[in-house]
Amino acid sequence: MQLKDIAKRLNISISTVSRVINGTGRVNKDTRELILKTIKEMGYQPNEVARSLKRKSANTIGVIVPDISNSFYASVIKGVEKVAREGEHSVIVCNSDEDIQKEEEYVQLMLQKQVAGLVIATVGGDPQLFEQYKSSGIPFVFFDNLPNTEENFDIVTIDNVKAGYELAKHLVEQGHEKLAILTGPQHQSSAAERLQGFRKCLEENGLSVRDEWVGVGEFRRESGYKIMNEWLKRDELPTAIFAANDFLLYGAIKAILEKGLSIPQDIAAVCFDANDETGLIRPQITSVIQPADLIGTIAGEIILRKEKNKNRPVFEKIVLEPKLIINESSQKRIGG
Amino acid sequence: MQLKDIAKRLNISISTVSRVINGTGRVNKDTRELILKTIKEMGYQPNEVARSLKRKSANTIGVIVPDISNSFYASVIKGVEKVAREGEHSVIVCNSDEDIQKEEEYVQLMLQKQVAGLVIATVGGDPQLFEQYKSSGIPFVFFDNLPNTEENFDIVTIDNVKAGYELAKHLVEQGHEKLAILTGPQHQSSAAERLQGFRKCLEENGLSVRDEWVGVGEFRRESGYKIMNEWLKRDELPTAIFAANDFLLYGAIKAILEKGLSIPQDIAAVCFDANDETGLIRPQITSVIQPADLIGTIAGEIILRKEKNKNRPVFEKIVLEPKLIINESSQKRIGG
DNA sequence: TTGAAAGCGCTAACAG
DNA sequence: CTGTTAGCGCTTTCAA
Repeated sequence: MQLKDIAKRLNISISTVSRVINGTGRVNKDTRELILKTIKEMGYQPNEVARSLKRKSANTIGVIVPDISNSFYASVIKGVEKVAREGEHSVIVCNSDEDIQKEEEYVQLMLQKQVAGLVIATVGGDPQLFEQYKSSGIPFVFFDNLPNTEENFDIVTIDNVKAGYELAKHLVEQGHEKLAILTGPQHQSSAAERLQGFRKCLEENGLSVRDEWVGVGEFRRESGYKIMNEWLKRDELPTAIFAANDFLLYGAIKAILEKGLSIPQDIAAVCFDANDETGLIRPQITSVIQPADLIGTIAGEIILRKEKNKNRPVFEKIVLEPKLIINESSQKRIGG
Repeated sequence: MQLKDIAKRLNISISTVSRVINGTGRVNKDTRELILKTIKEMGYQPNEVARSLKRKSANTIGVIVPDISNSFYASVIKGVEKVAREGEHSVIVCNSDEDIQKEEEYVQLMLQKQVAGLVIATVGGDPQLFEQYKSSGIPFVFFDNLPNTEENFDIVTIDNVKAGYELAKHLVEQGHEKLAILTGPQHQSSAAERLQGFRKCLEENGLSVRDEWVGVGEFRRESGYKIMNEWLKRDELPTAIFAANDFLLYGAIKAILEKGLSIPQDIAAVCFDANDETGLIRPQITSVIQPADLIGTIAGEIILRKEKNKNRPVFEKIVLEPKLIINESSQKRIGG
């Protein structure tokens, strides 16, 4: 079923049919209606691939995230999808699985598919990578992890240093002096900046950041579990832990509970992104919550806008305010 | 950057270049290497849209789920993506948001985009809808909810009646006689069949299914919360509740806890799909766990296979075994 | 207001 | 082994 068929049926040219479908140019009112009717009757659906080829854009927004199972990323995707839908675009989603190799491949794939733009939480750190992304000529909007490069890109993020600072400050205010941190790969800005905020806070409060309590792993449960277990083997334990994302903390908590210790009585805990969709996570986690849906929405909007404006070389860095949700996992210890 | 450019640079025809890129036909070894080298140098990327137009397929698998935030669906998507990647396909993901209207729109969109096939957890119930899907001519693989139609489709599912039966049986074996059920829209097969299994079990065990304890809502937390609150207002309470999915149960548990009751001491609880990614959900839920990743994998494979075999009219109904995970939420009451 | 025709970037006969 | 050519289904000049 294509233009040709309905044109033939009506004994008119395909360009006229095309015109009424696209609402471009003037078409006689009667023929327009006849065409519309026939289209409906025959159930014609335009071939988007052909359109895209002609248009040189696939009306599609690409999204690449490290882990679609993480509800933070799922919410971002939903946000992108919402604006995409409104703008008559669709969304291709890819999971990089925290693997820079896969990320690169998927970026290539998306480019080949002529996406209008890419929303990406990169896991890469090599500036060359971003130059390559840049040279593609289509808009890349970064969130979560920012590109390590001098090139200009659009960015939608929170202030991770500040948020890390605030989160650590909360622990300090609860009277904690022995703090440990679990964070992710240091070439990922979110991991590095959250650590930086943590450091800054401790230093300003006359506390020392103890190297043996700076645990650098991956943003996964297994990683948090492993690092925490190392710490638990030692004589001296921190009184509070700070995790750069939820999965790291969940792993750490597992280790803590297995050891027979409890939260927050023995060890208090806070983290980023612990957005409890179930409402049943115990202990309830004190956490910095990013406005995930909004991040996706804004990122999507930037891409649609740039597409309309022929990719004008204007770059925005949008900094959103996260929320600090205080919960039982960091409650002050009664007594000492 | 296109075929033309590299052909021009080398003073050869574009078809030769095309041949080496696709590895089709015989090409002189030296020219092949020269071409490969030049492609790399110039950083040529084939235009997938043009290829797709020619090929009449976009090498893409479409996936439509009701809610990408639900970890069950997220895992299915991951499964599809894995096989898609291996088969050099990509995945377009859409959220129907449990809205049949959106689902239809997205199906149309996917068809227009010439996807190779569609993996879908439909939320629709009208047979006409499925005839329409059928007439598209591309393979639809259903999971989770099955199409309400006589038409043949590929299906990857668990036996929901049986699983519902087993889950209810577990409660009965724990000594429960006053059972309530929370389920989803009855035009969705998963909701209806799980209820059916529940009924069958109670009847076989000489227990009555009390209409006032059959709560039909949507597969959302709010729905479970609302229905449970109604029940909690009455004098007589069930001693156990059975929910057709995790979100329904999470909502119900919220209501129960707010009322000052506890699980499983006052009310035991079981459900489908409570796959705890965090490991911190309390109480830990007794649940039927579907092999989500495998569902996605198999569904993706079916589509790739059909694409290869020119959509041979062979339809498979694949029934997978779920796991019943027994946890504290359904523990036997000590005493009475 | 309409139609003819060029062309989007690529693949695949077909001919040489 | 290589080049020419005809489309894939659509949009969009340009003429009529």
